Amino acid sequence: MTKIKNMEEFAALSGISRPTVSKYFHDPDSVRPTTRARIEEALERFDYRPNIYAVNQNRKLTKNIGIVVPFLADPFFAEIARYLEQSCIAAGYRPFLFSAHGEQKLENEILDGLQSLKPAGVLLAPLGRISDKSAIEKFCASVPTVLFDSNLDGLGAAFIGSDNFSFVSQTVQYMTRTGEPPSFFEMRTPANPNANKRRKAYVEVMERLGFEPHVIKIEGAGWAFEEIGRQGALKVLDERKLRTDSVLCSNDRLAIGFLAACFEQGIRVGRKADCTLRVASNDDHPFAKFTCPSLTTAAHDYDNVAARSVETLFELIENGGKFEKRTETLFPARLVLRESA
Amino acid sequence: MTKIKNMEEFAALSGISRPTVSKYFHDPDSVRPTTRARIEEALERFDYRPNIYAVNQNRKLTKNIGIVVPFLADPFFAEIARYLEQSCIAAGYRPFLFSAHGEQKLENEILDGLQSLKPAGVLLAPLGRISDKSAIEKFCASVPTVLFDSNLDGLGAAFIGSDNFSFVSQTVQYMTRTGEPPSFFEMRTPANPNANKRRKAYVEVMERLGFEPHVIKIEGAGWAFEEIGRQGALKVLDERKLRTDSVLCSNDRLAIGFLAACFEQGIRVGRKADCTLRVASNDDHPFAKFTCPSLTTAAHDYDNVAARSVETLFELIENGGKFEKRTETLFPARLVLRESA
DNA sequence: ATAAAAACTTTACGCGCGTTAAATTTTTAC
DNA sequence: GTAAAAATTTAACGCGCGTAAAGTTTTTAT
Repeated sequence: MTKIKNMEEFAALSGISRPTVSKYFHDPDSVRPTTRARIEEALERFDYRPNIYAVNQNRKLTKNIGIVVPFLADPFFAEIARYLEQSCIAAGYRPFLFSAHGEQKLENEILDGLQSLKPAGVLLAPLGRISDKSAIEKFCASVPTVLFDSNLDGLGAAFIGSDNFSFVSQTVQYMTRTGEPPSFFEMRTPANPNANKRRKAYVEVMERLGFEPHVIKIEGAGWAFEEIGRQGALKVLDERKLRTDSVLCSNDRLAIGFLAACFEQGIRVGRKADCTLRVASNDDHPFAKFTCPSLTTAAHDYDNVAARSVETLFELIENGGKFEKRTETLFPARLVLRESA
Repeated sequence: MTKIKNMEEFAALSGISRPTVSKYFHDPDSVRPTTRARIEEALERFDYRPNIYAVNQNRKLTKNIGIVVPFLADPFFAEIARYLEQSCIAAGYRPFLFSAHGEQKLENEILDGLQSLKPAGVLLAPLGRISDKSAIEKFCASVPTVLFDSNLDGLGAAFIGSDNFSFVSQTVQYMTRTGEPPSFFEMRTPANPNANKRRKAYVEVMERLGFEPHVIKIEGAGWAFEEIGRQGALKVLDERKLRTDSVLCSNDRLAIGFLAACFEQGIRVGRKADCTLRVASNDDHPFAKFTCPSLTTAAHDYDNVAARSVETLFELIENGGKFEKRTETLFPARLVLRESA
């Protein structure tokens, strides 16, 4: 089998002129069926593919799409990334996945490197509070970007995420309806803006229902939420700071730590008769089904968030990288009843 | 601020000739300190960066490195990917992360796409049993590749992973020493070759210790190990197939499911007096600390596996992409005692 | 069958940068 | 201070492909 060096050579071997072959690779449907057949036949025999560097050198718009998440070791983001990747591939794009691993510096470096990739667009779930807003703003100015999961005011051409109010309102109402109104368990300085929205929603819903809100703030920084939740829970349990027999955690990863702490302390969690505590949470983390007891939680509408994110990005790209108006799309949560509350 | 279009323009603005600027970007130390200073000064003022597509078009070897894992939603791989990425960046390379998401088709497509990226090298953790061996072989022939985590006989220039015998031997010996010898709990058709090595190691160690091995094989396909483990455990517990009060799971994700099933059935797991079952496992999954009870397991030497993998890849690259002899490096496990056994 | 439309071929230039050779300048060494 | 060495400049070509213009062939429509 001859080793093909470039399109010139391949064109010769396939008996088609190079410009037509070039056209074919840009869009196979743009050439006559017979020509297409001849090219594809040659393609089978010779295994040639255009040099992507030469291809992208001229085009100002590549077929690359950047996907940036704040913390890939969180299976939530891994799952959503998977969906986003697949959608991009299905649409004929090339996704490149990056994780900021919880660090601002890395997030900036990723955006920096992404620019030279000249992507057609970027799907960005920012770190949140610790994001370098001005760096992101600069980036968004030069690359069509859709934010998802975590909103930063005014940044990006659009935002797609989950409706935090819907999450908390459902969990609070459920717990109240079936028992005591819950306390709210969260980190004092949460990394993610969703956390703040959830606290506010909790307070609002509680007041609306005529109950006094009770927010428990625990210490801890970084992205090791499970351990932070566990330590916080141990402290809270030890100091008997729980005013109610039901707790709503800001997110599932904290709840996983909370449940571990309860188990260690021999506290039975759940809605059965012999249980002394009920714990619910938000997110429907992939592992929430396997906690002990399994975690009652409000589930993200993964599919819709992911699908709408890519849809929006494609619209943005087709629209030349600009929308007239920045839109924010929020999907409601779905309550998932399990054993913990 | 003027918008710089190309190196020509930037060179003019910095007062240095283009070939010298080009040289600088290839290696900043290859130019005189005074020239370097002038370039870097201009760099501050004008924010120019070479067009990577034009740069890579000529070079047969880019600074790209591909990292391919079988299943990124498994935090184990997310963690190791993080380490690999950082090492690559530190060494001046550009890592690109891909996940096969458990699918052979995707793995092949990734390798396909990777080839056109012309990476300097690739770190590949293959799917294992369901990998397309011939596709990987073809890929390795044209791209310097180091396999890690999951070995495929003879493929890639080297393999770095964990010593499965060390894992199982430590867990079996520990359980035997402190109680009954364990049964071995695994999937009937495991996706990963490590699983087979672990079973063999289990049998060997048990026989060496003078005990009769007892392997429990459960049904289930795919990468949803937790659910497979849970279902399998429920079945095993229901049918009372457990011959001993101690169980060694092939891997932590199965164990997570196993523990969830035990909890559901009200079976107390651990080494305390009131416990009827002990469960240990292998991997030290990031969540193993938060299971209920926390999971006794044999930990991968993450750091060494990751560090040696990149080291080996860099050696391979410097060596022109070929080693005289394929090497296999295995790191032993470290027993992590927690509450479950 | 014939004209118009569509697709293709030929030719040629440009993209941004790597790289080389020869000429020139700067630095180093004694 | 001078010669040799090292670095830089100038000029020019090539990489693989996109793309445009002009001419030719094939297809479509009547």
